[in-house]
This record gives sequence, structure tokens and C-alpha cells, in this order.
Amino acid sequence: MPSVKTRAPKRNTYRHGDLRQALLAAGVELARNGGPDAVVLREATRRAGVVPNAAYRHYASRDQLLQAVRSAAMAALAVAIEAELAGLRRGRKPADFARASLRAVGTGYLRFAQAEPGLFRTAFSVPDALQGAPVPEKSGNSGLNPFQLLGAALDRLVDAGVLPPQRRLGAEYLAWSAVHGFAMLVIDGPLRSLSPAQIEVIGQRVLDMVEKGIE
Amino acid sequence: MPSVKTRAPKRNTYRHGDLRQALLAAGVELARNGGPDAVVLREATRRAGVVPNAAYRHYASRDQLLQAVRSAAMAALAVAIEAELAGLRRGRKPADFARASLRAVGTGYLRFAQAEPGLFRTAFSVPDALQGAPVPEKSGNSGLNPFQLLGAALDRLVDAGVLPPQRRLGAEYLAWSAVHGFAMLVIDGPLRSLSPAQIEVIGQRVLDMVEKGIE
DNA sequence: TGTACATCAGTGAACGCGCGTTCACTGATGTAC
DNA sequence: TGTACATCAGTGAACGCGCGTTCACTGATGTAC
Repeated sequence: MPSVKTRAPKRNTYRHGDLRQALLAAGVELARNGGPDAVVLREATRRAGVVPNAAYRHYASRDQLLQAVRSAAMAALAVAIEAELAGLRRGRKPADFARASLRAVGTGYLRFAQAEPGLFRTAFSVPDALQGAPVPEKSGNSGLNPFQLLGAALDRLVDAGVLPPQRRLGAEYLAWSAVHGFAMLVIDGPLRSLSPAQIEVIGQRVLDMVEKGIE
Repeated sequence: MPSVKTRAPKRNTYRHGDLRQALLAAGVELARNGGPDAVVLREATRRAGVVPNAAYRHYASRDQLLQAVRSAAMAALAVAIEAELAGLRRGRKPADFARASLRAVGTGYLRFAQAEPGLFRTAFSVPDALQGAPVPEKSGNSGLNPFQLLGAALDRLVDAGVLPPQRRLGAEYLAWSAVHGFAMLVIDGPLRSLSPAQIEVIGQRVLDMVEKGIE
């Protein structure tokens, strides 16, 4: 692998070259192609044009760097979902808009998983054992994480009278499971040999199932 | 880690001690706690009471051993699903029985994922890049793999008149996605802090969603 | 405005580790005569 | 029934590799006087 020449050192300022940021960027790049295991501290320093132990000025361990990469990946997912939501046209009936919102969340999720499988897998990789803070990760433009974006879409369905309030509680888990499972099977599992067209069609059917199944 | 003493050498016969099987068993044990990355060739040989390179008489590489472990894990999942199916009481209306069959497949899947998360993750880990043979893995007692067991349950729903035939095609993907996603979120993802009781309840709601959503 | 000094980001060298894999070997077993 | 021999599963030793992490250091920068 041509890891040595991939990134020109740059580093025009000697001190205060933002090494922390450079290591994070390198880590994200590694995660992008290769997933969480590919986030190797020494390789990140190599790409930043710096000696390996220099990383320890900014991250206490390789795992801390990975954590930062994970947060960045989760934020990127949130941004992808927000982009899908932003593309919705307004000005139709609230019920339709609410339904479209939920679909947009799911579509953004699936699109991101396919476009950035390495980051997707990294975002959902678990440190070693269980850890604190199950949900509140870094966020995108809206300040909401993917889970919260999904929740907001479901709230909209309730407000529009589409989803009965008594079915709202825990509905995130249902929708999330279906979409997440499809994403995992497609990018990393037995469905990885499906064609993009098939993935698109079945992905939409998964969303159909969610829409019909949670009400 | 007390890896040295975990398994008595046994190996009463010198030649023809079934090292291949012993390595596979050790590999499965490693995968059980630790997932696919824990399937380390040297550790497997250690547990089999044999020198590291002895493994190469039976597996061409560490990856070949991992493949075998993967197949075994998939077969174990099939067995778990079959056990759930075998527990169904017969002698009720075909429609009810068919619905119960689909539920049993899902329940077995989720139970296995929780009881053996390491094996579950191993079963669905992908070698390196894409590979052939997306579905046909080793099977359990019935000779069917998990995917085929799911398909059979769906066929039963069609036969019983519950699921319209035109909705049958590709329905595996929908049900599978929902259940698989929930399993992944619970064992390895943001839902891992849920209590067993919550997991049980939400798991059943996921199955409710599938049942309602695929028809 | 000029000098002395403390700070601390990045250096250089080294560590121990466990991994997968290779090579030439040995010696118990099964088989042929 | 007994002996010679081929087989080949497991041995012993070694390899190169890249990893995370440690230690004592250095020298450009910002600050105080």
C-alpha cells in the first residue's frame, strides 16, 4: 500500500500545526476504507507527517483516537440524513410530509451506509465491552444525532395524526432495527452481492414495511 | 489471560488425533467469546496442544480456519432456529401456525444472537472483500440454513392464505433486515445497554412490525 | 526594544509483544513383500 | 509372521512484520521583565 506518499506532510507551521485535527482526519480516512480496525495510530501519524509517539500529545491512546473517529463518523451519518430531509418539498398535507420525513431519514441512513460503508461500520463499532453514553454522539448541522432525527420524524407522524400516540413509545427501535439490519446485510453480510438496483428497490420495501408495521 | 491451561491436550492418539476437528472446536470457542478477530491461529493450536505450524496440515491459512468457524457458527444459528420451531405446538389453524412459525424463526434468531453474540457476529462477518456463495452455508439438523428456514416459514404463510403470493417475493429480506438489525443494535450497538426484559419486549414488537408490515 | 527564560509540541530511539507463515526435520504408523 | 519401506502428521527453530507505548530529549515559540 502506498501509505507513505498518500499525504504530503504540509505542516508549514512547526508548532501549532493542528496535529490533533490532522490525526483525526487521517483516522477518518483510514476508517473510510477499512472500518474501525483500520484506524491504526502509527499509520495516522505517518499520514500526518509526524513521528508515532507525537500522537500522545493529543490522544491518550489509540482507543481515544478511535473514539474521536467514531464520533466523526456518527456526525457524518447525521449530516447525510439531514441532507435527505432538506431535500423534501414542503407545502403538502402534514400527514404526507410526516411520512416523507420518516422515509427521508431511512433513505439517508441507507444511502450513507452504501456510500461510506467503512465509516458506517465504524460509527456502530463498540469500543471493547459496554461503555457509557449509548446514544448522545456528536451531531451534524441540526445538532441532532441520527437517533434523534429519527425520533423527530416519528413525532411529526404523531402530530400529523398518522401514528397513534400510544404507538410512539419505542417506535424508534422498530424503524431503526429494520433499516439498520438491511444496511448491515447489504454492506457487510450475505446481501452484499445484490445489485445497486436491487438494493434500491428492497430498501424502499423495507421502508414500506416500517411505515405499515409501526402504525 | 489463562489461555495456556484452558484446554488439556488430550491427544491420546499421536497420529490421527483429529487435529482438524480440535482446531475447529478451539476456533469456535475463540469466536464464542471475542468474535471473528479472536480466531487466532496460534491460540487455536495452543488449545489443541500442538505446535503452531501443525495447523497448516489441515488449513491452508488462518483465513481458511476462520471460514470453517464461520460455517459452524451459521450452523449453530440454524440449530437454534430449528429448536424454536420444534417447540411449536401443532394442531391449530394453519394461519395461526404459519404466523407462529415466522415468529419462531425470528425469536430463535434473536435468542441466539443474545446467547452467543460472538458466534453471531462471526457468522455474519465477511472475509475481506466480497466473496462467492452469499447464502448457502452449512446447515443444522433440517439441512436448511437460517435463510432457508425463514423462507420456509414465509411459504407457510402463503399456503395458509395469510400472505398474498405477490408479496412473497423478497419478503425474506424484509423480515431478515428487521430482526438482524435489532440483534446487531442490541449485541454490538447503541442498544446494548437495554435490560433483558426490554430486549424481550422490543424484540417481540419488532416481530409484530414484520408480521404487520410484510402483508 | 531587547534579553532571559519557561513551556510543551514534536523527536529519536527503543521495548516487548504476538502474530502468520516458512523451512528442514523426525518418528510413529500402515502397507508391501 | 516378520522385515523394509514409504507416508505424512506433527516438531523445532526461526523469519519479518507492524503494532502500541515508554523514555529522555530538543528546540521553536510566547511571555515577563
